Amino acid sequence: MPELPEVQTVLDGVVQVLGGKSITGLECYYPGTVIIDPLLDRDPFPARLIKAERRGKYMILHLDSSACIIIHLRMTGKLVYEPQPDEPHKHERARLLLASDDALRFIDIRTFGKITLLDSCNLAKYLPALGPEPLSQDFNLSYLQQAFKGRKAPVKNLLLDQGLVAGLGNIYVCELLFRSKIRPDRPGSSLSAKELREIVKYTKELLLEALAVGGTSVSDYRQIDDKTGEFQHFLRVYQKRECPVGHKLQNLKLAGRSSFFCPECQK
DNA sequence: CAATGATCCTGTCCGC
DNA sequence: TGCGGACAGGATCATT
Repeated sequence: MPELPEVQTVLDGVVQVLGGKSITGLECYYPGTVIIDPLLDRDPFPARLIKAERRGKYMILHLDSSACIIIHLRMTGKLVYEPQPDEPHKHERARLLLASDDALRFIDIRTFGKITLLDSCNLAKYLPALGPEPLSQDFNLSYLQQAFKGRKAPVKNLLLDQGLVAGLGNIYVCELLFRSKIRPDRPGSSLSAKELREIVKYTKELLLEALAVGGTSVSDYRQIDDKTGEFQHFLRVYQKRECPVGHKLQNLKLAGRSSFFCPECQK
């Protein structure tokens, strides 16, 4: 599942592919995948990319026609660059047409992914309120103390809440809680300052390590050239049976997601 | 407001 | 071999 490191890796690939190249159109092959803001009253193509940014798991492409494209991969979305492709692939839900008949295919088995086309001035309408970026200075001890204050929900659920911190998903939350030695079902308000500091430290450490190897490929995630990331080889608890020391792992259902943890190492 | 649960969707895996 | 059911989960919406 694409989380912050995967989305950032894909976005870096998009910038490489689109660099200087004209975008000539956006085609949709599955109803609902492409959303066009009704307030966008003109054809924004052809256009060039002038800026690409990531907010949480959202990619935002700013075009020189003052329109922008928001892409969310959700569970199984992939962006794959293809020089001069012909027929849409079986699970290809949309396609960004490029100059020279090249394309970026949006392939998404489970169809949850979305591509939104809108005028830049309406961006706020399509981006939900997101918490701070976990790799920024704003994600720190005092922020977490304030954010977890009085919260009875499990720390796992809180870290998955994009309004609280933007970009974490199930895999990295499982992993960062293991590194922090904290059980996923601990109520948010029960964590000590020391434990919150560990969460801040290991969240950043984990994300930087995953970014350095192009993210984690557990199912459908691929980089823009369809290559896998490599961080799946460094996971310590997600979808594992034993922790690195050999303790048997437990799997709790929290926020509807499987939560792998080590009852020995995590307290 | 906080917390929880259902919903969307399809490929894969398991048991019978 | 094939079928039914469980499972995977990000974001959104509804309910308590």
